[in-house]
Amino acid sequence: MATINDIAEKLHISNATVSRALRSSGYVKAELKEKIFRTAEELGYAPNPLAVGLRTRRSHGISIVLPSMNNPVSVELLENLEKLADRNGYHVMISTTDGNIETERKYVQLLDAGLVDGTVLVPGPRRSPEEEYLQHIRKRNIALFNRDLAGLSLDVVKSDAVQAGRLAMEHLACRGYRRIGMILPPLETSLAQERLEGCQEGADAAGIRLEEKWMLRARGTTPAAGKAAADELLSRQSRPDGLLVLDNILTVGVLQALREKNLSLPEDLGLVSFDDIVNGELVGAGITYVGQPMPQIAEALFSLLLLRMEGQPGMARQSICLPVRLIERGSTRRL
Amino acid sequence: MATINDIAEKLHISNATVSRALRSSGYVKAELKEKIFRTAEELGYAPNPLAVGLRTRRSHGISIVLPSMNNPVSVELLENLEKLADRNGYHVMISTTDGNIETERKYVQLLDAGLVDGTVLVPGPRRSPEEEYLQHIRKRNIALFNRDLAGLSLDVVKSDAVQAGRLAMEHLACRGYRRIGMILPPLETSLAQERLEGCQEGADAAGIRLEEKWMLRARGTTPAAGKAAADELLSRQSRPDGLLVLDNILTVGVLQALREKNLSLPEDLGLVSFDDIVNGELVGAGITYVGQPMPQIAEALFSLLLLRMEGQPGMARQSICLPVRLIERGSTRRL
DNA sequence: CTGAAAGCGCTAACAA
DNA sequence: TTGTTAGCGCTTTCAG
Repeated sequence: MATINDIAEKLHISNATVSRALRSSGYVKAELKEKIFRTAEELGYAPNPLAVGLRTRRSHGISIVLPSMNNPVSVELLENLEKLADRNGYHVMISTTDGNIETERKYVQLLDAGLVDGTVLVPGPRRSPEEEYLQHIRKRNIALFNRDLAGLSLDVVKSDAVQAGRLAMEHLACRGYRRIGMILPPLETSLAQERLEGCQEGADAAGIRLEEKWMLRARGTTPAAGKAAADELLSRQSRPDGLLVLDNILTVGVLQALREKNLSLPEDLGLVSFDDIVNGELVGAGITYVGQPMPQIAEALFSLLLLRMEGQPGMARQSICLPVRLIERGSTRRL
Repeated sequence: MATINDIAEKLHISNATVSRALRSSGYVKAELKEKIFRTAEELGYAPNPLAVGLRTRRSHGISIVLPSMNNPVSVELLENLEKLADRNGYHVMISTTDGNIETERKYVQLLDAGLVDGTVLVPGPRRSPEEEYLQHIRKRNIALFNRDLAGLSLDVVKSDAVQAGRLAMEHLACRGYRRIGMILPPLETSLAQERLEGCQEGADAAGIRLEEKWMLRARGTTPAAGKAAADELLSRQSRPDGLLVLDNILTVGVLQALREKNLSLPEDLGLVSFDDIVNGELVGAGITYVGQPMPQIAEALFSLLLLRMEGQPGMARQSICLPVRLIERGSTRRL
């Protein structure tokens, strides 16, 4: 590749002048400037991002670090962030951690290493506070999605998980469901806990008593785990008439279970999923769900990052919470 | 961040020695080496990838450039590649082009700029040969997925699209379907063309005549386009009894159309999709499809790239074609 | 308005 | 076995 030195040499000028011209920083005579641009074109010049980055300490890259991409929500996040990044002159690095905190740390550290200028992080579950490596990351250009990590002073953008729980429960309640069952993910994340909290609030408000025996905790966040939980719940003699599934990946498994047992929605059971499943409108009569505003979430995450990367330093930590919406489809009965 | 110079200074040795020790290249006394590692640890040293890259011309990054992520096949590709990359010490940059060739060029050029060492490219449609920028890319560490770009001498990994067509058609034929309809994507890519070719072969072999009137070209590769095409096809007085949908995104739209028209699979129509749709097993009686071996494809793509990036130069261009499989679910009738 | 020079952090000849 | 030196490509004072 041609370098600015090649251009300088060819034009018998100094590389400093070339640099100034190409970046329109500092003075350089219009005439010369044009000549420089022409030869740059001729030689097929493109700046070396590594050199620029080394010198300026800005890489114009962001990274997205998340547990996995097997969730449509993650993919949507990714898609939206990528578009925003591109539009703002940033490229994006992506890394999946599979819930492994060591991997997570490895990639978040690339921030300090200078490979990227900012990071959108969806933290995996923490087993103990000691594992928390984030406090040792110097560069604080990190925005978290949907997880609150206490006392870390990082920007957070989340959707209102408590509201989501309330909405879902209210919906079941006002559709006449009274015996409510729940399939829960492992409650390791604040997200899951808040959803549950919201459900409880909603139940209280509607005068519904949630039976412990109908609240099943899945062993993991996989379709298989969801199916296992649903299998158990649905093989009981006494069954709920409405079901809340607090994680869309679990929902997939629950639907498999229902299909095997020849139960249909909403005839045999009402169901509300937290987050949509892909093609949810095509499954049975359509899956009713509480959905997050992913484009807005991505926008908020990126703006915060951008402020940290390009704005004033010392900006106070921000926490943004966006409202969710219940999308009614056919898995709950109509009024 | 601490640098090797900080370590060198603290230990009153030269940075070269530190470098050698840390990278275990060249000689350095075991004792000293250990001391170096200890202080590196103490100081929280991490190498600056930009500096390393600038010096060595190796970034240890690959990029994945594709039209979009709204296809589960793309996402699977991404997931698999990311795992392979991580396992081999590479990080991955992702960019979606939205079919825009300028964007595509911009990101592929990062190869020459040195930001990444290799690129997996899913080219968008080309309107004319003049737009073909790829010949001007100097660094040939590019592996294409499922698109053959003639005369470019780039590695290609594809699944056998012709076989896919044959399999799908044979399946319909041997299930007794005779009046075969097809929903086609715009035939801008070799992939679509080869699938169609395979269908024709399969039809010939089975003694089925494909009626032009039942072959509809969708205007785009979106669910909406698929729905529109299906709407038109299915509102005819004379209808096919078996339907081949040559693109899974179109399949989603076709299924919407069927649902609106209250047609069910396989009672009213047999359907085979090219590539699965997400949660395809949950839609109706399940969607029968011809699927690509994405993990193997990703592996092949990454190995080729790795050979180019780390192996001997001058390796001849490779073209790998992997077999597809038909997965029978419920959208075609059983024997 | 332009150039000389220093240096970002690291590696790699070469010398000692 | 270690150090010296040069330089990857670029930006940025500082002088002129």
